[in-house]
Amino acid sequence: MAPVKELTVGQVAMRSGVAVSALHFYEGRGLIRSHRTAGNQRRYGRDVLRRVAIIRVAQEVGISLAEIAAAFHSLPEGRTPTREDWNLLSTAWRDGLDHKIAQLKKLRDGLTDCIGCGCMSIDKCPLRNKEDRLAREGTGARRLLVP
Amino acid sequence: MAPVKELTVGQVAMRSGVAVSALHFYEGRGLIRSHRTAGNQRRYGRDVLRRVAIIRVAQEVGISLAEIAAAFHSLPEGRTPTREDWNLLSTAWRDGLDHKIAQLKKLRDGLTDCIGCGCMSIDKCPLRNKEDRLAREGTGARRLLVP
DNA sequence: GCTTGACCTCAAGTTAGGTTGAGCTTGTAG
DNA sequence: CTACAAGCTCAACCTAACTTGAGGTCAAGC
Repeated sequence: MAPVKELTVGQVAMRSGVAVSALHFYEGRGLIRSHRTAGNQRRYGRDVLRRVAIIRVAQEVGISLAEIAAAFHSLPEGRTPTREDWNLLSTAWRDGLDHKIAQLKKLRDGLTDCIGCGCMSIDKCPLRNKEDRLAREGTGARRLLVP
Repeated sequence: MAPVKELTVGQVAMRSGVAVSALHFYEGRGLIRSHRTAGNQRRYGRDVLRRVAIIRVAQEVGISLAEIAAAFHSLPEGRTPTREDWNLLSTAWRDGLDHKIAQLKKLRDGLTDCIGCGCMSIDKCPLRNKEDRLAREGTGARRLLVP
């Protein structure tokens, strides 16, 4: 196989839609990796595009960089991730993602359901009850996904 | 009907599971409202519990306080929201929520799909392609929901 | 060989979303 | 009536996630 052409930071920025400074930042946080040319410039493998795409989509739905980094740690250090590698990450996230989806549906449908209770009978509201139950359990703020 | 009993800030904090300081903060941002007793203490109507519940669930899926506040602005100022009021908010959010759900599913299923491409044929990856298309359009960061 | 645009590092600034603490007031229970 | 938990305000601080700017290097075209 011909060696896959490497990308400069500017090319990655353009293709991924994130700023160069953000790519530097992600690298500092261990989310992406690069090696350097003789002249100390970053060069990226193609898999960085997938990583950045995942970072952006994940962030959009409220997953923190720390959580993304933790998930990415299941990926191999030295080589390009294989299907098994991504599969591991996928299953690691599956539950958390399903939970988020459920939350969104609850929000969407909860609002709809609230039309039925009209806030006159708030004790029946599924949203409120969920939170109130948490309160009774003495639970504070909660994070989704991996603890 | 008997007048619904009002809640102190501490009671709202306990029942909703958010800190008193956060409630003050939300009030400063116009997300919730209170009136004051003769002694300058906050008193909340019952609908504040629903608002806080919505705030928390919405935040968990990556919706900013500004966006929540914007949505809440469709709610009436002076009176307890009716079913029509919440309905308006619901329909205002519906598209954004559906989009978020789609994003999450794409992330979840995209990762699964990536098992098929194994990052060897990254040009076929639905995640990467989506971002790359954005890049070609010269698009920068994007926010969901109302602009 | 020099100019120009893309890179580099590192420090400081920014916005969101709160928390913490000081100093003072309220209200309820003994 | 007095103790003391709960409230109040306001300013300062905090983390996450970046951006901006200063000051200097690299490399491709003319």
